[in-house]
Amino acid sequence: MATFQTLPGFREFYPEDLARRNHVFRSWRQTASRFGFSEYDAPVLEPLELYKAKSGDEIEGQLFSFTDKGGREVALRPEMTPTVCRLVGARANALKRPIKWFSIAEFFRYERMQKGRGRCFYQFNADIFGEPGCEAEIELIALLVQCLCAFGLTEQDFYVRLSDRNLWFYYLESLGLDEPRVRAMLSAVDRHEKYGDAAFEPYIKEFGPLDETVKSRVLGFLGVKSLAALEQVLASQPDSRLAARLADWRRVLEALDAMGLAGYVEVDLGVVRGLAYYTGFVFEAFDRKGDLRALAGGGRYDDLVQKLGGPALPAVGFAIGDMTFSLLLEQRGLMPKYIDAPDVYCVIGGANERRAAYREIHALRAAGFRVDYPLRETAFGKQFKAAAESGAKLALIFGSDEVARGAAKIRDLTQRTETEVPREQVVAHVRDFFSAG
RNA sequence: GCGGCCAUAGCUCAGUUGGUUAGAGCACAAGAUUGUGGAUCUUGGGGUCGCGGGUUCAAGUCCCGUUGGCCGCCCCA
Repeated sequence: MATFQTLPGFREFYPEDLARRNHVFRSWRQTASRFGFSEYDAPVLEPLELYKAKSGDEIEGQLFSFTDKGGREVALRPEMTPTVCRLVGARANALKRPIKWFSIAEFFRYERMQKGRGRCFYQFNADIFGEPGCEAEIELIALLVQCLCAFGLTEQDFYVRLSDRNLWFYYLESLGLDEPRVRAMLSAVDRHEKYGDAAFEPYIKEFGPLDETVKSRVLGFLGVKSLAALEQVLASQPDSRLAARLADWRRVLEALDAMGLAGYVEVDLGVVRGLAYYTGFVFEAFDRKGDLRALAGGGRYDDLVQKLGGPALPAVGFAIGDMTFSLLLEQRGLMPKYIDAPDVYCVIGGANERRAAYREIHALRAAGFRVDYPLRETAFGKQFKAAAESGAKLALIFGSDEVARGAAKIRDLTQRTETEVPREQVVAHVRDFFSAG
């Protein structure tokens, strides 16, 4: 038994685990790149103040924070948003618009562990800066959906719930609530799904009994699950700001429908996300079966860049966490078995054949193929077994007969067929095999 | 920060009212096997029974503490 343990909530990645992680990251990276997003990275350790400025002093309890040897208060990053706001804010005037950035990075939160949540985790973050129009939301929601679909997940597996804090704000103001009451009410709306009417208790405690008309209006609004229902509720509420928001909603939903993504997106005003800094559309992705925590979440945060010391710059972003997402892939059987499989596994007779095989092994590797072979002399039966277990598509056989003829056999391990080719043609044959798919 | 359950081999677990030298399957390794597939058989390596203390003639087993894990609450950027 090892004397030292990993710190609670931290993870170690043995090769198989890292292969799975890399598989996920590779796909996210490729998808983001196809959507025209550029990758960035930044320090893991940041001034504690960066997070306090965004989230308030209470946040410190959830951080890995300490004082460094220079007396600086620092924290391991618990999220990317403040960091990316600083990066963008610092060069806002020099960056080409639109600013479409993404990152894949590790984060740390001092929290109790639970299913799908640890003290360290990775997130894919994607953000668009400088675009006030809802085309930014369209682009990001499409990216979010494709980041999940790229693994074979479908609309049977997950969906994105779309809501709008602006709409809520305007609606509650039209009901006569002032800003402190609106904020308290949004908090109640956020908790209503879980606690029912008990979610209003904090509001009642702070502001007194809840007007029944207001309550029924809020419950009605909270139950809106479609554009048609939204239009109907707002029809009785003439307000120019609400009408403008409704036009944005139509644009977003029409665009996503045009992309063929309508089946992934559901209007759901019951989602508001607790975070006070969101200023417009907010969205969260969930497992359809619903036994996992949220897969991803995001929204518009138009004031945050300025609040963190940058220029006024509208922004929208979302993040996907690796833990819940990997759980979902495993549950759906979508995590491939062979990720690090070689293309070619060599079967080698004896010392003489090994000397001959080295040339082709290296030539294939130099040509870009993943090639493996046994380091020690091993019985043929075992080598074929090892070849099959490795997940290789081809076995390259160097027996004494073949080597004597200046040839090698290429065995298709799936079809169980073999062809003998002159050794100088091995690379070309392997290339043909893989380019033919 | 709070509550419930749990801890025996790399993994999944068995282990009798407390009783001799702690077991199985899987995995790993060697052989059967000197040229063709995830098989079979044989054999092998692997354990401070999480850690510390207590009760006892005797503790993997009972008690206390501690550390870690799972699940839930709070929180979830």
